[in-house]
Amino acid sequence: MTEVRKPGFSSCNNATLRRAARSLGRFYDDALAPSGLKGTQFGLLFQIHVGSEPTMGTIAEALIIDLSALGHTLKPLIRDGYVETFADKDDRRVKRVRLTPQGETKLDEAIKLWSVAQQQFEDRVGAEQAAKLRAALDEVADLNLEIPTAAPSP
Amino acid sequence: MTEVRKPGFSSCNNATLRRAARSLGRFYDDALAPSGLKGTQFGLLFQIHVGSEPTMGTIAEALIIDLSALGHTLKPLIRDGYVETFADKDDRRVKRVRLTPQGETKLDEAIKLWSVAQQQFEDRVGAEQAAKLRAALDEVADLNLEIPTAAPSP
DNA sequence: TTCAATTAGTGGCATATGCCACTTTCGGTG
DNA sequence: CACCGAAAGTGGCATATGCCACTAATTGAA
Repeated sequence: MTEVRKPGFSSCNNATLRRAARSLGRFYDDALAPSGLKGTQFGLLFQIHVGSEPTMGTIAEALIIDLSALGHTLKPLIRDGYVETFADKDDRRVKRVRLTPQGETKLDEAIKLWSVAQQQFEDRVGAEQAAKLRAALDEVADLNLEIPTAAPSP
Repeated sequence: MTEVRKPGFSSCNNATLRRAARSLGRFYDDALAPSGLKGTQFGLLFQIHVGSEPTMGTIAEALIIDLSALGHTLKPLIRDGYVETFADKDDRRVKRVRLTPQGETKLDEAIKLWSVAQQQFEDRVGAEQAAKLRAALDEVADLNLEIPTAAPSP
């Protein structure tokens, strides 16, 4: 049979996901542009905002982002005065994070801009559909997939 | 009801998408690690492979990636000898891309690794479900959303 | 043919993410 | 209490992406 040998690139779940992320990312970034924040920064500020002075580790786990990557991403936000960190009272290894007053203000400003993009997206795909997509994505994100280690009998 | 009130950060389509992308990205990256390629590079090599000596612009459009970003991403692949570029015969502004023999070899090697991850993913979520998710993501990616320009009546 | 407008890429700069090696703290043990 | 191994971050290095300004090559008038 003259079957297609190459497994259609578009069949790669990872590539498809990244492609969509780039596309949607630019849309949200454009919407947030007036605030000077990127979509990622907005999401991070929000996460910090809803948390109770969360620790780096807590945030990293919630967003499924590498701890060191979180540290890097946090830097510009600290530099711009939106976020501040402080050592945990009981465990000095732990660093807690919180928004500064300016951070809260900036977040409020950004939420207004975000809403426009969010609304427009939902208008296009339907709130119902959007919710389903998010649920599916959360499910994927929480699959906790792992490549079987080649190492067998130690 | 003591329901969680948070306007759920998780309601942000963009944040949810990125989170899933980070999660799945690491999985595929781990699978491809033995080849020395990242998921993104694999996808790019594949895209070049299936194209007919595509131009930078063509690839960028297909993957919905910024043209300059594509150029940056291509550099390590060129440096490592997997990809080469050459000027188009009819339009010297256009640069075409193709895999080198080593590139083809590396791609074949990577496809084997990729298959393991891909298969495992589909086993977990179901091939049917995975296909639906990809379709939904492609739909989102191709929405061509735009933030209404503030500029009104010129 | 000559020149303005358009098209395709490049290079610089900045953020986004990851992995790895290393440092500082803790917690548990002998 | 001294010591070892785990836990939480940090810094360095590399790739992933974007935007903007700028260059080179084309195209479409005038």
